[in-house]
Amino acid sequence: MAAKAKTKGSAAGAYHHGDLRRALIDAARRIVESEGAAEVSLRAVAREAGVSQAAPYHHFADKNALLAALAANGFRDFADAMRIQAKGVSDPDERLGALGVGYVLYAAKNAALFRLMHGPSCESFVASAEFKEAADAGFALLRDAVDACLPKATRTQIAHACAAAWALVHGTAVLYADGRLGALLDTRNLAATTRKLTQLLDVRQVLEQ
Amino acid sequence: MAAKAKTKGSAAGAYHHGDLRRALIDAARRIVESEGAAEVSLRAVAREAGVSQAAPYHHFADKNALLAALAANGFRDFADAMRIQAKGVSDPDERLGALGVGYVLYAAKNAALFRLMHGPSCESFVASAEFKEAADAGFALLRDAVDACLPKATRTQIAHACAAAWALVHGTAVLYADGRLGALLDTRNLAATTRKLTQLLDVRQVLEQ
DNA sequence: TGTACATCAGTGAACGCGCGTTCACTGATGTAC
DNA sequence: TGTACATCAGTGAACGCGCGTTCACTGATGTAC
Repeated sequence: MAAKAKTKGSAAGAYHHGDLRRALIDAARRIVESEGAAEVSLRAVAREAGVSQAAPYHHFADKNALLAALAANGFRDFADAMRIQAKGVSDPDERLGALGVGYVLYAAKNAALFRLMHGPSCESFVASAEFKEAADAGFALLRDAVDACLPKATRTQIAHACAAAWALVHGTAVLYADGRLGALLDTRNLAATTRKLTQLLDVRQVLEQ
Repeated sequence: MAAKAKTKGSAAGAYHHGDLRRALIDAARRIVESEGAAEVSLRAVAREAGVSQAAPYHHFADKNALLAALAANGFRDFADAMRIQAKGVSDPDERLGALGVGYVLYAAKNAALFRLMHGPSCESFVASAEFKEAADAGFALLRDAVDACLPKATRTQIAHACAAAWALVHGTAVLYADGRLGALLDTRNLAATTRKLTQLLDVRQVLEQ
């Protein structure tokens, strides 16, 4: 649909845009990354997309809906990034490590968006199905990997191992994005650093608890 | 100074407040916790403190300065909370665990403030000496505890162990505050849960790297 | 102890701004006949 | 193939709002004499 319309819409000065919804999300993303989440206003997004300030209302009910779509989009990209990082890695421990690296690298490369995805502005649309589904996909990757590492563990043990792995990797991502990790150690090779940190976590220890 | 002036100032309808600076920070804190960081405007803070909207300018250069003071204040309380949690615990591992629990419990009890302390609004005043000092104090507690656990480690190894401990505990705090940890496992006894998660981290493993 | 005065910490009105959202509109598109 | 028309996706002007900040002011405080 979008592509078809785009053939006409992409011409300069075209009245109809073709895929404004997508363009607005992209514009919002650009603003988030370059100016910070606080600067994302519906008007600024419209401006960035080269469209009148009322135009977004034909594609989103309100500002929140745009943010929700942006965040959901981010979560999809995020899960993709993790999948790509772990592609072809079948050894359970290696796979868990690779997913962690994907997690942190994505957050590092898209710091402001990552923040928005987990920020308080999200609380209002956590309920939205699109958002929830996208947000859960990334976590499911982690959970399955932890699962594979602990074939004999109970449900509760898996949950704990999962939580620890998630927290470690999430904390690393957040602290790096805030510049605090960089103040503590050399993060020029962030993937290697992440790997070192995650190696300190012994997920199998959960079997002793 | 404050207390002296307060004797008069605390009378209802007093023209001079006595310790408005402190009162404004408290008001801001109340708003952060009850309404969220987005609702903290200088005008709202003045309103909450029962004072005219121009009054804060006698105590803070601008909105940012108030936020910086609020965050610095938060970091001081935060370090205190950790200290109290670890008070009298001298066994290195136990102490590190206790500090972690203090870290997470504080973040859980003051979720919105904790978010603000690490939020993007802080980036603008990380340079401020008061803020930096307060923010570093909490971290120093962690570092010293890790240090005590690893008497034979190199500087780099300590840094890595520190980073991992910090990330794990920070991630736990953030994920809990976002309600995500609660969706994964039972967090009714948050201290116990935190303890379980941190026990999966083997800081001594860093000696093998 | 009393008084003049400088200083401090408030007040209230006003400024300009960007925001979210609504509205009546209009140009472009696609479909029924 | 051509035309009338419904629908869709834009426009631009306007609304009311709360915000950060400034200003001239005034009441309270404390100090010098």
